[in-house]
Amino acid sequence: MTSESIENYLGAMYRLQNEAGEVKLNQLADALNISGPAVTDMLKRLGQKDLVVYSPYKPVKFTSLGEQKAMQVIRRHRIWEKFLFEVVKFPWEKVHEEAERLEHSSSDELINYMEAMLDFPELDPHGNPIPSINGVLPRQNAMIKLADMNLLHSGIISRVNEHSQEFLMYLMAEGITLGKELRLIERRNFDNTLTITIDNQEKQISSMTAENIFMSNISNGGRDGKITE
Amino acid sequence: MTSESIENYLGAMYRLQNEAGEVKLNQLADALNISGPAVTDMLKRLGQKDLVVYSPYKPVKFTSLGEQKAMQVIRRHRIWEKFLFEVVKFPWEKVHEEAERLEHSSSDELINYMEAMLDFPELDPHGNPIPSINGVLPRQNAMIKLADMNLLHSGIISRVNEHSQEFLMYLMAEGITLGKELRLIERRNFDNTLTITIDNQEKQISSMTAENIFMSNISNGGRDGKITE
DNA sequence: TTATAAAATTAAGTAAGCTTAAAATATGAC
DNA sequence: GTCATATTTTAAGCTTACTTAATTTTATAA
Ligand SMILES: [Mn+2]
Ligand SMILES: [Mn+2]
Ligand SMILES: [Mn+2]
Ligand SMILES: [Mn+2]
Repeated sequence: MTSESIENYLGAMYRLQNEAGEVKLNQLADALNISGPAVTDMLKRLGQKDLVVYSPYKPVKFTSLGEQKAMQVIRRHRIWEKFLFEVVKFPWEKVHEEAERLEHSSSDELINYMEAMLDFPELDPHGNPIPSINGVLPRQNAMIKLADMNLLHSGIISRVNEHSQEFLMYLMAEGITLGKELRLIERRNFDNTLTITIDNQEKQISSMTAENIFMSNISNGGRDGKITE
Repeated sequence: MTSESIENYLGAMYRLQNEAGEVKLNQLADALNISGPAVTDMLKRLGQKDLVVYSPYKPVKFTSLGEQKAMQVIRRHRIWEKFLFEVVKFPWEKVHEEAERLEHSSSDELINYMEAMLDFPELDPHGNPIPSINGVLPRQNAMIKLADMNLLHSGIISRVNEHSQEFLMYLMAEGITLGKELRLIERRNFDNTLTITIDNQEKQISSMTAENIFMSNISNGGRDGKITE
């Protein structure tokens, strides 16, 4: 009914939807690393299966059936990531890639077993929320991009929005990991490079990096614990 | 390089090779639940990839490359089965089906992680040997089919050769599980139905069932521990 | 050995999911 | 509003992995 390819389209659509609010075919092609015509082609087919609403030259939308299916793909992906990380002790930077394939090859029953074994986790190892079996997302803390944080504010690193091995290994090497506190010291004007402190060390962070790190529990100045976001 | 479909051909070929000594296209079609022409078609392609030696109207054979690849598929399958059974506590009768898909979707690195976590098991939950990372099978106890056992001999149930849920659930319901001792009491002549004792109970076993159960540590009569097979 | 049955192949066709090249449409800078 | 650019679609074609129907080859048994 839904092939591996279709599931990847649905998953990518879901992520784009979440980031950009709408899904342009171009971005889909980019995310899936395939040509534009292939995307048009597939979306027409997804339209026929009532998974998306496709009309020419317009951003594509989920039907409610499609959104449900997408949620299930996301759920399987994130439970696999959590499972590989917590149970198998597979390296943090590699679980995404592995889950990208396993998400298509496991029964719902197996996913539910793993979820129970993990005691129904709310977050995957990158800080993304895990939909329940009914497709409901757990309530999340308010978050803002590190790139958008105000000067001299601090917060907790809570999510990364890019799962490439290279990026994640860079973060680990720099000690920029989930759960740590981080304070924004300075923003260089012409290229938005940030200076931060983490573990009492100053570090420079490129704007691209800062675009992919999300912070929660923002507090102004860091003198007290007042939460402003 | 090797698609899911190709891997299933290689896996099925391996099993047939092991059971029957040679692989007829017909049997492959049967095992994979596809038509004869599809098998001919694929085997020609596998020939071009130097995975098998194909010549028309003859049983097909592995090349050494093909055998290696098949071994790796078998290895992934059996490690998954063992992992699901031991770690996830997934039901015995369902691990085969799940592994049949997962075997195509996991990196070698993940397989090796799971294998280490399981402390390098030699057998999967159905009693099949697990090839090492180098494709070497562990030494196995001598086994014979329950169907071929001599009257009044007993032995240990050590392997089942059919992994369908229906069959495995039947065995569990009857208490016929790996590791138990079983003695052959009687063989009815006209249909080879067997009478056995297991757990001090008499049971009737169809010949088809007996064809799919393998015994080790055969001892004659059961009076003493002398091993004859 | 010859008829019959079983096994395998050839032929023709299909659907999914891709590709590149060319054409159409939309966007957005001035 | 026009024009250049970016986005999307159409067109044509390819590979993989299947199907059924018809034919050929091999195996078996009287
Ligand atoms: Mn991921
Ligand atoms: Mn995927
Ligand atoms: Mn199995
Ligand atoms: Mn398989």
